Amino acid sequence: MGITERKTREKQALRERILEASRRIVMRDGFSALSMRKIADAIEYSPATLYLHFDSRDEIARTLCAEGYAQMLQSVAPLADVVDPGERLKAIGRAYVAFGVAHPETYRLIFMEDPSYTDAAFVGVAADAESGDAALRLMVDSIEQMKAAGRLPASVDAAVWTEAFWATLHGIVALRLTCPVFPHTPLDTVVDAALDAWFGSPPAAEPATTDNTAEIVATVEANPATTAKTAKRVASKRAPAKPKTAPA
Amino acid sequence: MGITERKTREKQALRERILEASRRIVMRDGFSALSMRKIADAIEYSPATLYLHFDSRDEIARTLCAEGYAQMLQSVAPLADVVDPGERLKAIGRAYVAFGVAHPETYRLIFMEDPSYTDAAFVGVAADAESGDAALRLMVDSIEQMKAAGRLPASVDAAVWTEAFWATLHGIVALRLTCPVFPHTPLDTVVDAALDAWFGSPPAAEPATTDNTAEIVATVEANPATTAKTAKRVASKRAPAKPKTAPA
DNA sequence: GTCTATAGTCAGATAGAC
DNA sequence: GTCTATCTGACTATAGAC
Repeated sequence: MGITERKTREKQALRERILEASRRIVMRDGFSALSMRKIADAIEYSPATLYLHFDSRDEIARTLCAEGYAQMLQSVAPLADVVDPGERLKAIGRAYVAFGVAHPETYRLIFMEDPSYTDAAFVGVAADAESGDAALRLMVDSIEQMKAAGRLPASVDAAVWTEAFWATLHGIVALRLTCPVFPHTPLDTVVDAALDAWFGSPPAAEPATTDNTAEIVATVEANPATTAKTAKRVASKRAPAKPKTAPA
Repeated sequence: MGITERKTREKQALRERILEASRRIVMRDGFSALSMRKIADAIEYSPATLYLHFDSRDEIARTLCAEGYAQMLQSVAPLADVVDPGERLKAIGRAYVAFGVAHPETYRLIFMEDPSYTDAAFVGVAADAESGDAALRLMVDSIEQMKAAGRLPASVDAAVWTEAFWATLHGIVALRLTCPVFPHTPLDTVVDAALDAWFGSPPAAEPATTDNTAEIVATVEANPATTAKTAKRVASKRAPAKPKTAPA
């Protein structure tokens, strides 16, 4: 039945055009400006036609959420291949923040608008509630590995740390999107500061491929008062950000 | 002129009733549900009367922002008296989060709705731009003190850390308000995890005051596979951030 | 000062013609 | 399937009577 197939294909195509236009409107004018009328105008159809493809404006929004979240997972999932758990966590954090600022309105829609949209994003990405949390599980596992390697205190609860670390990433994105209080600190600088605070600088961050244990020991010994946790931070070789004047 | 005084007093009283009703509506139904009609209904006046006290709905919102922010500063300011800078930062963090979850809609209005409302909060609290950032300055100074005491690496940029730390607090509050993804981790537990990650555990919680250089060395040697090259290459897959501020 | 009445806009969603 | 036309209801803000 080639005719029905063509029909369904055409129907799918229009559905996609609706979503595409919606994405563009959300990106450009924000979610609150997403109206059925505007979408209809954009695709040059009447508003009534939209209701043949979506039950309501809300369903369109939920679809956008699911798509956006799936896209974010795609940028995070490959980072499971990063060998070092600390670097893996940092890579995830950077990818997460990068996605948020690259797709501000999508991010806002998923995580800052309404809890039901967050649910829609997770549900849309997978039928079972568990697999939607693949990114979470990856973070929990990475933190467990760091604990096992003695790079985090044994008292750390991986699930709790995951939540708190995610909150940090979310906060960085959210502040950028809605609250430009701080003057002009580059985003990467802030992200690096947070990542270092959470997981310390990697020992391997040295350009030298040789063993640099001696240098780390020397650094630690130069600060005998610091505890193990802070000592790891002292080992940071990250170029110190040029001190700026206090925020205005 | 007792008569004019009484008049202005009555005018002030009505103004306060308007704000009070607005606060209640924002708290109960959210900011988007704050309309001139609803406010008028709540105080049993006509909508037109509101315009004798406020130019617009937006001015009411901005006033709420300024009031809310001033209230938050009041709960943070006394913490300047905490002697230990680390404990001071933690106390500020706890107070900040506590305010956010105690006044969710106010918090949302100030920090999560629109940048102009954030500005209104800061401007409303003080005429000059500097003093509105008293809380920020307190945090910057505290971090500087920790650096001076050797409890944070000298490479730390206090302004950057303040921004990143604030982002963490903001993220914790924001996730609680709009994104109940994580099941049932108590708020305090998450906050404590974040505070510990940023500023270390208090001396009481870290019984081992002895030198633990050996442990760190062991950690480094336990991960010989993660050389600089591999770790950095894999980790640098992240997409470049394309910042785009959210439209008003 | 306060009101009624209303202008003017924008929504989401639907009925029924074609 | 798609349209036009319309319903219903929200909103901000104002004009003018009292």
